[in-house]
Amino acid sequence: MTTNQPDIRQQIVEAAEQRFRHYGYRKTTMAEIAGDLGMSAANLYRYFSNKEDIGAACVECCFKEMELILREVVEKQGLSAEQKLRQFTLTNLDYIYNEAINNPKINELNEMFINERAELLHKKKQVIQSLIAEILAEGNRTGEFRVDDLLKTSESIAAATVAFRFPLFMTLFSKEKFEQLANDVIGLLIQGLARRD
Amino acid sequence: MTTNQPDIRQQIVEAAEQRFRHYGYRKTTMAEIAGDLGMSAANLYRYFSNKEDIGAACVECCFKEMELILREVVEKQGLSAEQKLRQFTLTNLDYIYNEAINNPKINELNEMFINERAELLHKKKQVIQSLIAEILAEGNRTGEFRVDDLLKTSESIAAATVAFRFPLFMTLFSKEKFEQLANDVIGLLIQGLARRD
DNA sequence: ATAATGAATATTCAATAGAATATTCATTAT
DNA sequence: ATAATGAATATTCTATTGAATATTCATTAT
Repeated sequence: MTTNQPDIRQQIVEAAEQRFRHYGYRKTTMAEIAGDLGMSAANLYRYFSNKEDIGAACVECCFKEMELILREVVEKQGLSAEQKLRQFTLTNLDYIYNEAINNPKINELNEMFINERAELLHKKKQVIQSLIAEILAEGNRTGEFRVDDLLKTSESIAAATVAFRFPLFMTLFSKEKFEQLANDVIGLLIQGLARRD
Repeated sequence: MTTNQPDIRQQIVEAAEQRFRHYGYRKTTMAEIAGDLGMSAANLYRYFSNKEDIGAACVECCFKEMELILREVVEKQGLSAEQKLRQFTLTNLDYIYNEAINNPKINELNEMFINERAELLHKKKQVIQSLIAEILAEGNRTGEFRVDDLLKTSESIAAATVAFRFPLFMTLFSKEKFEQLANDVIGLLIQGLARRD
């Protein structure tokens, strides 16, 4: 890996993703990925230092797609901060749920790399957290919320909603039940338990 | 498996747990478990229908131990409901964290069976939830909380604190950081985000 | 120079066979 | 009867080895 042409790197990731989606990570060979792009397997090593790194790049790429969709929610006009927080969580849940069903191979790839590479889990967490922070900041601006420590609070919300972002828990309930639960958790985070008089 | 002498069943589970703790589930043989109790391997099948069921019984047994410790917190005198909710979550986190470090083999056993047997995950969830419900009910009695739907709310709190009960996430932070985070999440659940005037 | 390759080497995968272990069962002991 | 066993059978691990694949590198192309 001596070069850095982002264009070719991106092409490689896309070709690999297609293969991974259909046949899975293990059943896909470097030769196949290279073949799809009309190059030799050896040449892939000019752009990635090994197959694992291509896998990890795919995982990041998949996550970026989800990030785009979530960002749309954050930037949507005409929603209150509370509505955004709800929709953010539900959109996230929906995406994970559908991905797990429609793209099991990609889902497996994701789980594989997230269990190995802590930095991926961390990066994901950071992005989610900063999107939540944006929603909170807006809530503060509109007077809906009164959050003093944005960073701390967004981290807490990210932690409290982690169940809705992890396939592992998806087996516990139906999607509808899960959506209900997500809604309830958001409600609690917004209103709290404490008595108000 | 034709008999039901709980005494011998319990002895088997305990002998198995010792073996599993030292050598792991796979490296432990039925003959060894039986040998430790001075019986033949064949005789184990009078009490359990197979090795997996012994493993599952161990997992349940481990969980019951944790349940006892958590129940102590719930029943402790002189703590407010809020304090109990905090201590409950922190005790839980602590227990999982230490278990993961001090008994990796048992931890592995737990993860193994929880990924396979949904009913174990479900049972665990139920117990946690009902303990939380007890805390909430007390909060209602003392006027600290005003929770109308105990079941729904305890389910929400269980979901919101799941990160502090799963070894997977333990890699993300140090124990101290995690405790801080747990504290913050509980704070949010109690106070909520919404502006109060 | 950078980009790419084919051939050489290192590593991983898959099939197999033999050993170890789980499970069953006919029989014995209490 | 229930409890337990040893021996028989079924299943699951564990090496092993050849094949497939990943990775390196010396060389060629641009």
